[in-house]
Amino acid sequence: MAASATDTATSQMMRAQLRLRELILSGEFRHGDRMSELPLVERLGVSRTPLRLALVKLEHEGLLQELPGGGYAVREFTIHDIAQANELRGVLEGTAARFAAERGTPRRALRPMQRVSDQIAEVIYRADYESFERYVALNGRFHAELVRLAESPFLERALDIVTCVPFASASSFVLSEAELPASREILVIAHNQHLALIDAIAGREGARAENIAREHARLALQNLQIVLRHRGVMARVPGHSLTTFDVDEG
Amino acid sequence: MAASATDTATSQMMRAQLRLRELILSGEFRHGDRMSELPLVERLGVSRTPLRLALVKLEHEGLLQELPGGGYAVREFTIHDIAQANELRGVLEGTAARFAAERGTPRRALRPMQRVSDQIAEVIYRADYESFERYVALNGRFHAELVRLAESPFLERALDIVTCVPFASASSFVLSEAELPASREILVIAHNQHLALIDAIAGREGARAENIAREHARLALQNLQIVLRHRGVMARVPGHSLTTFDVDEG
DNA sequence: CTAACGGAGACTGCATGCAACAGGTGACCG
DNA sequence: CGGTCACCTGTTGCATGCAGTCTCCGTTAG
Repeated sequence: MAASATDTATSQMMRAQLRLRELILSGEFRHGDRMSELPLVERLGVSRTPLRLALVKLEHEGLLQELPGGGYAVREFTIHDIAQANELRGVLEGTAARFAAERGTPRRALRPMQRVSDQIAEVIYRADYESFERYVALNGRFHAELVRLAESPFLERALDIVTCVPFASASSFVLSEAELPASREILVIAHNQHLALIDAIAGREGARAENIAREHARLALQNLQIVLRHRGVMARVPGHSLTTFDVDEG
Repeated sequence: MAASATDTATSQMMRAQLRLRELILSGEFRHGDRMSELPLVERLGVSRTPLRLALVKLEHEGLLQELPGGGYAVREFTIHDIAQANELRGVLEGTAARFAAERGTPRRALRPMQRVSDQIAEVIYRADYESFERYVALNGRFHAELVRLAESPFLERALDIVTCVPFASASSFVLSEAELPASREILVIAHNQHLALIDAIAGREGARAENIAREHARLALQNLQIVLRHRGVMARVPGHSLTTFDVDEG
């Protein structure tokens, strides 16, 4: 109960939403499973009312889908969905970068982003697992900073929808790759793109910033390809159980 | 109560959501107004439980914002928000067009879109109000068709968030412009862009399709500039009361 | 042996009661 | 006369009871 997401001082609905999302992505349920309320009430320790609100929110996020007869079920994610969600993330983050560049974000406002980037530079050359964890956190901060610079609440909202899709968030696979050889190279490439992104925004090069961010997002798909070849690693990726990778048909 | 959105045979929550959105956009509330539940219960004829669910959904959509002390208030939309939401719509519809083009959408699948476009061609040269109404409906169908072609549920979801912003939807101002001289020209331009869009998708020209759709969305912003110079017209645009057009500062 | 019908169980959607919290107002004290 | 404290009202968040509906299984008739 220390560093968990189960922080009190928040509403029951929030607790239910966070915990339920965590449960779903951790593979506790199979896709298509009905999310019956009463079992969840027992499990999450909240009443039906806030649980129901959380279900509505998760449905809106796209993790759940409404059933015809009422109620919700865990949504299924095909490789096609994931690819498009990830591409969409690139589009949105690219737009954020373009907005920031076109507005003429002053150097001063770019300082936090630069600082995160510097910290990333320190960890990508270490091979220990702790450094990977630290990278994930820093990478998340970098992307959050990018969205903040766009100053567009709707963009932020749209990104919320996309990034909760399993495998489509910024650093989905990094942790799982800690043991794979290709991982460090990818981190180096990603860091280089971060630097280019900062440079483009500072130079008010909107189109360049947009394209860099798009390409940057596609790294996650490259990672997916890599991880798919190592099923053992795959099993530890959050949300893997929600996906159907029918690669044989393609 | 005949052709209203208050169709029964749907859940109370749906009814509350639709009716409430309608109320908000019709200017029934000022931005910043607290959406107290009990008065709304009386007004909408639904109980607190489904009303509350509708509030959560509308907050997620962005029409409402959470208050620090709990509860919700009508969100305010600045000209800045609207411009960015509209630009974002262009980005997303552009992505939809690109997806459709890159996938190689067959001619046959483009047929419905083509048909809508043909119907639009018939109405844009008439000046009566009924034709404008018909145009709005057809234009909506055209854009819905475009999103359908993308076959990306998350893209659809992201667009839902953007298009519910007042003035950022595809044909926000058309009806209000029925009486303005510039209106017909804009319809002609829009129709031409529709044709180009179909051509680009059919020819698998992804980048072209994306750029056309982006520019196409910017027409709505041009419309906003025009309408802003005619306050009398402005007052009849749905959602106008939620906005603050402090143009003097810019 | 199969198919259809009836009943029971479960689940959801909805309504309402209760408690806690915030905000505002009035009275009292300095 | 001003400031502060206490009370009161309004509102939200939560819990739970109730009714409608859907499904599944068992039984019975053909």
